[in-house]
Amino acid sequence: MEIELKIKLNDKLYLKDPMESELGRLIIKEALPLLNELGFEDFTFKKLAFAINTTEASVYRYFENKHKLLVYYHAWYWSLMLYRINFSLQNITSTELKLKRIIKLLVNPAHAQNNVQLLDLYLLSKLIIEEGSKSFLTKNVELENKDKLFKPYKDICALFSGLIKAFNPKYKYSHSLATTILEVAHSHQFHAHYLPSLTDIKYGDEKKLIDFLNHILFSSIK
Amino acid sequence: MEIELKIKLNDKLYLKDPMESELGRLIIKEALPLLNELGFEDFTFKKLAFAINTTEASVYRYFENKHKLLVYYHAWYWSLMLYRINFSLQNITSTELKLKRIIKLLVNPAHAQNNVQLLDLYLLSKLIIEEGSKSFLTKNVELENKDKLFKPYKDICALFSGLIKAFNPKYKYSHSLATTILEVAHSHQFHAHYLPSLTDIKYGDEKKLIDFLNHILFSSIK
DNA sequence: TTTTTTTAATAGTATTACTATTATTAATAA
DNA sequence: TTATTAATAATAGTAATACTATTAAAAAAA
Repeated sequence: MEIELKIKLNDKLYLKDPMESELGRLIIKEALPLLNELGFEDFTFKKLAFAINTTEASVYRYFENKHKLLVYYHAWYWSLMLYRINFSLQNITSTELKLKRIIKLLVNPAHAQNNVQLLDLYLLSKLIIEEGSKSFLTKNVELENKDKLFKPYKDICALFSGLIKAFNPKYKYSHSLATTILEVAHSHQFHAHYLPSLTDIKYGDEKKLIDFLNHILFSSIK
Repeated sequence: MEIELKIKLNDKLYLKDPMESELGRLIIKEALPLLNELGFEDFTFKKLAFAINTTEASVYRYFENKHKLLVYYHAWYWSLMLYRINFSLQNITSTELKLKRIIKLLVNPAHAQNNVQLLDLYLLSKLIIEEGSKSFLTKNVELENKDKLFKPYKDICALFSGLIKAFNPKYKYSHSLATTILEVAHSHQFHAHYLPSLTDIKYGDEKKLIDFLNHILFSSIK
């Protein structure tokens, strides 16, 4: 017997659920490396269609536009992260240890189980690090937020924030600090790679980034 | 006698210096409210040209594309910020006070002197908060970084980092922490406005944001 | 087997992101 | 002052992008 992890995503992310058809799954599978290769700006549905031997119009039947496709990956990534966080927190009682575990997962999501379902987790995490914030940095934030498209990300923030509160009930900035940790975990991987003078962390030095995140977190709440 | 503050920007930001002609200055002046109104994605040179009664091709004589125009504003913003930081730090000897002053300026750049030159500082700061990170979140980061297009931002990071080192010479993460403060100063204004559940700071509550930034900074380095 | 429904391809359009060329204006030299 | 040259901007395009309406084919249901 095989157990398959299936993530159910908000149906406002797509026009037609890509998980429910062969072509849909092919789109999800092949758009990821193409997005990584070309970057969000140069990526088009036409190029994707060519890569998977279908037509542009067929891709448009699944996703309203490429922005929605990015938000889809964003939701997927953070949903998976939440699942893995919950998994990794099983049977741990120490709040401090829980917080540390989450930080480790945030920095190194591809560790342990490598490929989940049809997606390469390394590519997914790379995409979210490099393009993820474009999911909400648009004039549609408010509308898309109302449609709960960012719920997975916000759920993780809420979980983290709750643990901070549990660690130090008097702490005033639990949500802000949680978001800060989430953001910095990604932005400093980007900086380390492309704008190294902005950080002390060397590209690929996950240990040091984890140390830095633990340090700003626990300096603040202890 | 009047003293005019003129910021000299890296000439790789443009094809033809917009400050050197009437049309160029008009482009810089009117693109700012239009970018804010439409957002970066929906903004086009054609719409801008229409707004200032010229042609698309004329705009293209000044800027290679709209991305370079955004990077131009980015460089302008951080150059101006650096100037104002240096100004505001005059005659202050306490490193702690210096750091606090910078944080105040980062959160509230439009305070005190309102309109600088032909640009509305409120709109400029809003643009950089909402679209600024798109300046470097592209496949061209490395090339544009080589051309020193992000130098003003990196200079501020270096200045801040130096003050952290002065405050606590043993501190290992001065660059990372400096960048973190810079990023959070902006991102949490965005969150407060559009994704309020991600932060404890209410939109417009600059005092609280300043307090949070001071708190994570000094908890870490004290 | 026929009908209905689902799915995908064809063939478009309006807009975007540019560029080559021409016209106009301004500056300089004869 | 006029002619020449240089700087600047407008005209008129093109290729690519971001879609959509319609038709065709395949699958499912009656």
